[in-house]
Amino acid sequence: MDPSTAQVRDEFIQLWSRLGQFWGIPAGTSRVYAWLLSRPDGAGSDEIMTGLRMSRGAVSMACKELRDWGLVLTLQDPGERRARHVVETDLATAVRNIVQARKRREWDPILDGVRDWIPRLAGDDSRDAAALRDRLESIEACVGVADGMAQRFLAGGMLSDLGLRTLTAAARKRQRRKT
Amino acid sequence: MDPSTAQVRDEFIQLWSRLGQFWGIPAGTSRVYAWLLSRPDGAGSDEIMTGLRMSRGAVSMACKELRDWGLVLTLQDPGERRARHVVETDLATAVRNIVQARKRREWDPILDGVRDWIPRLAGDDSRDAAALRDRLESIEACVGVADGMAQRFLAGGMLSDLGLRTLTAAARKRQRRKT
DNA sequence: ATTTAAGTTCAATAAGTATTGAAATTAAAT
DNA sequence: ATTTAATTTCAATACTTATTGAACTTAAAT
Repeated sequence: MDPSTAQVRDEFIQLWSRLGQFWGIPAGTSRVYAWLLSRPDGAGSDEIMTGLRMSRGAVSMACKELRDWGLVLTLQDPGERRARHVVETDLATAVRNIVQARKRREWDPILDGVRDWIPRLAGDDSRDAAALRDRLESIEACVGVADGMAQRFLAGGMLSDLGLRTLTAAARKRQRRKT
Repeated sequence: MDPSTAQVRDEFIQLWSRLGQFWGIPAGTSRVYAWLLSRPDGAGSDEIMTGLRMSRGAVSMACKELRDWGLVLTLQDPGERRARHVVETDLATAVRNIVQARKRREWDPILDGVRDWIPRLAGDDSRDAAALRDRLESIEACVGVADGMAQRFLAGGMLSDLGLRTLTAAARKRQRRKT
């Protein structure tokens, strides 16, 4: 590989894993993802191991995590022993997967909790209870709006809604170039 | 405090700190934030210490972090020795602060990186370089759209744009009740 | 000016996570 | 059926990150 390309790839991997930590993503997982993004046709576990100098187990774990997020597909080519890990290249799908996973893990428990708690505060007319109730109501409203947006998005119509035409246009351009 | 209210508060604090971890927020910081949300007029450091059984240092750190996010204000009442930590109750402001902080920490470095890297790949016409370039371009488009949305939001007009009328209506309702 | 009551910082330590490496599992090839 | 190659799992370990507690700083009260 052209050394300057390799340099770009390395910087990209490093930034990507640093930013991943803000989202609670383990460094190794982000590194595998960034490294796979730099490969045209995905890679087998061994290549990832040597490419990133990680143990077999760590690679296996990272790929499992990425599969859970819907960002990587692990394909078994027929008549082929080793699996190929490839990134989900359709960006709209990748974003949808992330939104869906985060919604399930993060917002749904809040909404469930808040809707359970607010009625339980009804009997208490102290200032403390009133403050807590008010703020739980704010959270419910806020998360409820986010949830509605997420659901509309997941239902499929939102890319264009939000001016993501730019994005889909770029994807089409890329597609044309490929053919 | 009504024991059932205290129970709700404790469950809330626990869930909030668990979810905060998904966002890379230290458990102690989330706990302090949730606890402050349950207080009508904020609290001094000592109250937080005893309320959450944390050390003075940990409370100081957590409050500093929350200040950095713009979620808590630490007020010095005149002629008063101890500071009062109060939550930013205007939800629109709180959300704006979070968006702004995350944009600065997370998206801006990506955009900077990508815009630096893509030209540096121009000289290399290998398949690998092409794959990396394509995917960096996708990321640029995607983050660029998000960035545009964030900037519009920060400029102030977006609450209504996105159907957050629900939210602002709830805030107004709360405001009326208070007066 | 001194004392006292807070708040902040930071080195040491505790707690929590990720990574390793080896054992167990799965499945293709002979 | 046995061997071989690859993957997954998991207990032990390494590493990272948060918390503590004591020293330091700041500022109000006497």
